[in-house]
Amino acid sequence: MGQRRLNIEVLHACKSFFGGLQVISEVAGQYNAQDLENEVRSLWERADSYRKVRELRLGGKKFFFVDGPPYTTGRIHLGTAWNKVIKDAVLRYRSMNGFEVKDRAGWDMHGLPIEVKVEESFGFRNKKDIEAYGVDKFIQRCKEFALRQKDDMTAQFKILGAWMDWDDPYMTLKNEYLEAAWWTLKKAHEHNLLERGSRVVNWCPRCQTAIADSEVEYWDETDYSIYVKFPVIGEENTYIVIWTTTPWTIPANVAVAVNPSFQYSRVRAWKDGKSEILIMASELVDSVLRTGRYQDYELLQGLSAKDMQKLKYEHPLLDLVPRQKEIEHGVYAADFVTAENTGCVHIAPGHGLEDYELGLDHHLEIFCPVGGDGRYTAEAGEKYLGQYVKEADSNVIADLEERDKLLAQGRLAHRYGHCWRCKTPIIFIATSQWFLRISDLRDKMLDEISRVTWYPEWAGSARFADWISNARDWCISRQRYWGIPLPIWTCPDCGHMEVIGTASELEERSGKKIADLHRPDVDAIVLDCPCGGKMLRSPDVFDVWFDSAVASWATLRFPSHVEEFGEWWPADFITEGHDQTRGWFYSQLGASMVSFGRAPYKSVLMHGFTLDDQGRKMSKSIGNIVQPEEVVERFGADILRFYVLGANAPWEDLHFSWEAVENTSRMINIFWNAYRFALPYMVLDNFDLKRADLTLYKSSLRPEDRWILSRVNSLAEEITSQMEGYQLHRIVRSISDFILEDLSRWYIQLVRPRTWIEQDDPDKLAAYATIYEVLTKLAKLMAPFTPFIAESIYQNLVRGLDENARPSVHMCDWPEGDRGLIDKRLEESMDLVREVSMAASNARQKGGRKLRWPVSEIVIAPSKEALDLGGLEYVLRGQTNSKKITVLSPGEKPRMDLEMAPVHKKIGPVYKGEAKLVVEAIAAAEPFGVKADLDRSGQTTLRHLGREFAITSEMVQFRELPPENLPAAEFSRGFVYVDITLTPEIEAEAYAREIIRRIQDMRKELDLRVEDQIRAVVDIESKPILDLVVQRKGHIAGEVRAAELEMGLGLQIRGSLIKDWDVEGVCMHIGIDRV
RNA sequence: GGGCCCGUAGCUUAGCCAGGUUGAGCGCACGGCUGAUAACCGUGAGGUCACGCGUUCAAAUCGCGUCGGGCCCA
Repeated sequence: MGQRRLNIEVLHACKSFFGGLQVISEVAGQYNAQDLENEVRSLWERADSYRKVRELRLGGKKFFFVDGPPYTTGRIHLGTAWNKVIKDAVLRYRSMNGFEVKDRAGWDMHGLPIEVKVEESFGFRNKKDIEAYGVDKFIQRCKEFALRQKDDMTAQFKILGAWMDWDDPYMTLKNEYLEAAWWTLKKAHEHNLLERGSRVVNWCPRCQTAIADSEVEYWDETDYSIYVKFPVIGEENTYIVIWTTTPWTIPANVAVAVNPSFQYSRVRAWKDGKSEILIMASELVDSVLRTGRYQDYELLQGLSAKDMQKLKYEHPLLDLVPRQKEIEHGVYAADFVTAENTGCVHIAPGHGLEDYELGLDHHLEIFCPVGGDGRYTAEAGEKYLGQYVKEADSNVIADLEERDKLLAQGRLAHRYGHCWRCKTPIIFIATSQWFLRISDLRDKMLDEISRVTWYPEWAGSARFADWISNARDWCISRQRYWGIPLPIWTCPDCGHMEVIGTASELEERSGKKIADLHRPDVDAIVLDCPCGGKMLRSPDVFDVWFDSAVASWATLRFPSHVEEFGEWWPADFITEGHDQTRGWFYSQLGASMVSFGRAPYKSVLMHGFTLDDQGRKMSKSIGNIVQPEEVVERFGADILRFYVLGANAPWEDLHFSWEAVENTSRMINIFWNAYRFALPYMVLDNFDLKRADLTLYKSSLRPEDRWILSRVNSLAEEITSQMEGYQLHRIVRSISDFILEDLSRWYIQLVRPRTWIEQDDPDKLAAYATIYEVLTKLAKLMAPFTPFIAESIYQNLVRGLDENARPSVHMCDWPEGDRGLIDKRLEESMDLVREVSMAASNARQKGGRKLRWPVSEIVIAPSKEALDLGGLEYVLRGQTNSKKITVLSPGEKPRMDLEMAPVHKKIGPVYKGEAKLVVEAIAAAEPFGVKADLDRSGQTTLRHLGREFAITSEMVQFRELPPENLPAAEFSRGFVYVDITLTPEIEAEAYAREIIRRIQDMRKELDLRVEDQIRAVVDIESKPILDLVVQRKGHIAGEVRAAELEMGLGLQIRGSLIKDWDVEGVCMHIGIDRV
């Protein structure tokens, strides 16, 4: 215990050495996050704290949290770190509030990203390579890859102190999880929401699969922009003009769309002496002809949209695409046609969403001469067969030009979609896919989300509602390998279809048992069809978004465990970033509506993105990525947590700033210093459990003790109510303010002298007990947010004294604010005292009197309301280092200096030649006396050089001035004046303090312990100062713990440390020695 | 083009839902403190609260519009 600087590890060892005696320990001088967090982590591991905390709350009210599963990329980033920190803070808080929390961590492990990674590792370029390698082996690689990544990421999350069930997470690749998806699809089928449909989908020609809208990434790309002439049948030299940016879709053109409300024109246009007749929207004629470099034109006829619809035209590449000869090409009305380009829209139902829908409406041929590899099929004709569509653009253009069907061509930058994974430009092609008919459920979904509590409110009512209003059917099939196989079996003979809901059902139905439900084993299973034929599995896998969509029941092991589902579902709380509006918030809702007809969550906190300090996305190409572990290494997990929680409101984007992290670190360091401040004294005084009992000191508590107790309980109330609305940033702010303002800058300053009292004074013990109570309560309040430092403090203060206390701070009950200890009036009074104190130090600065020098009086002059310091006057006296506090009545001012000036204009006429003397007399007179006389009788008599002069009120004018020795400063309720007049006593005290301060500094330099005694010699090179200070020799000796103290003039200085000091211009030589 | 969010000091931001003198931290300058001390405190300079119009006795805050940024969609 004698060691002053001990690291925590040693301290824990010390405790057992003391046997039954329970003591608290001093702690390391500097806050060292690395050591502290490592120590706490190993404590948690040794004691299996996480399990114990969860066990403690078994049987409590249930809190069902569902972890939005991060994709197993292998590395967490700042955003995922923030996400888990929010989750952890909420879970710890709920647990402390007595809830039994469900907290299975989750992992999203299927899908293209991993397939692509594995493909890359083998140098595969397409699906053929995978098939050649063997689907079973490929799946195995994907699985291993995902599991390895999961383990890496688990370790990274643990570093952050995120407490979830990491030992038993839900994994989308587990059979039990696959079953949850199967079961859900079966439900969809039962509810008639599953359908096989030919539809135009986003297609990645490299991955050769459909991809969801949410998997399409848009950015600007330069494409062709062409105007094409479609020859009108039965009219010589007449063309409908269309425009497109995808020339490769022209071979698939089957129609033209026009807007039913537009006017169209037939014009004769001239170029280079030749003319032709063109048809387009009237208001666009000028711009189209300009683009086509026509020299002149003549309007022949106006056409209504109705007229337009009577036109038939011939495909411009009729000779190249044989199928086109069989297709009739007409004009149709469509609202989506805008007044841009030509007002006539090229329709290829096989290559566009709107085109497709228009095609369905009018029973047009869904012509799609492009295969899954993005190359033209034989249907496109011999010339195009095998060409990759994006590369075919220029060929199509050349062919059009050759046939004189090209009106103009150019280039255009526009947003184009790309595969989110491999960045290949997507194409639209018509394929046969499986769909969930989500669009049927739109209204019900809107209804459901209005019942969900959203943080912030607009995340649901505005953002999510908007997304749902545009909900389209969900294409759930993918033509890939690493995913949940669709449990759909169909009979190629009769078309009979069955959806299998569980593994056992499949076993029953097929008589075969398979260990792993993934491809390719499941592909081999063939079912008997009632028609006598054989049913085959639809070879697709699920869209990976469907995996996580079923998380809320899969995490409860439903459908294999029905009971748990009944007890827990739906989720009480989920939280994810705002990108999940179209992602997990949505996919979960969709799947849940299909299965259960209701939302799978009761409340949702939508959080922001992590951007760099300029508000830009973190990306490899900009090089602005910040790794969470880098922050942890430099500052610690608690600092990272506190920073991300407090940087801004959770639902706003976080602009990461190292500087702000450093600030957070500084704040926590101050907290650490505040925590360790009293420990050495408490240790010296054998502070123990008995003495920690605050109720023993009721009568000894000072007002400032009651104040800080009130404050910490108010803080508890604040945090509790802020937590209700997940105002995490405000919680961090409240805690920081308490630590900095109330605890460090104020209470500890006030309490400091009491810790120096040597004997067992109740005043000191009350201070200890107060500090103890505040720190232990604060540790609990901070536990959800900074779990490591909270645990460390709890272990030392609480467990250090009482081995029967709960083993971890995280097992403690959440401290509600104790109303009985909250005294708002006292808090207000203290606010006032602090304000006055600050104003006083401001005034001191103006008057050039530093705090170490006492002042005789502080005068508070309130401007309006009377001030009541509420018994805290002595606090103010102490903090302002003043002898006396005077509070004036409202409006009253302290006695001002009075400046009296002669009014020459009035004196001259009366005294003529003697006026000069009168002016001198006035200058010499005492203004207060003169003013008193004049106020009383309107006149007075001044004596000067033996003469007497009668003075009237009008001969002088007065001006009030603040006296030089009374500098003032303003505060919210008036002015504060500080009387800095020096007296011998004040000077004596001031110099004594100067000397004490120097000797303390030297003690520090010698690294003496608090209780060490010294021998000191002080030589003062000024007799008057020496005389002043000598009277206070005993006081000085006591303050610096000097067994011997010599003070004098011309003394010989000795000691192990000797220093010369300049104290306010006086030279002092001081030597000290340890006794 | 549409939906949602954001724009406050050089930087990071609080305040906005519930209208009533814009508050902090960093940085800068000056001063102070000193057994929490490789810390800490005070003072000062620094704001058209993006811009415009409106509602109101009163707008950073509410409404409409414009500009800029983010997310999502078309």
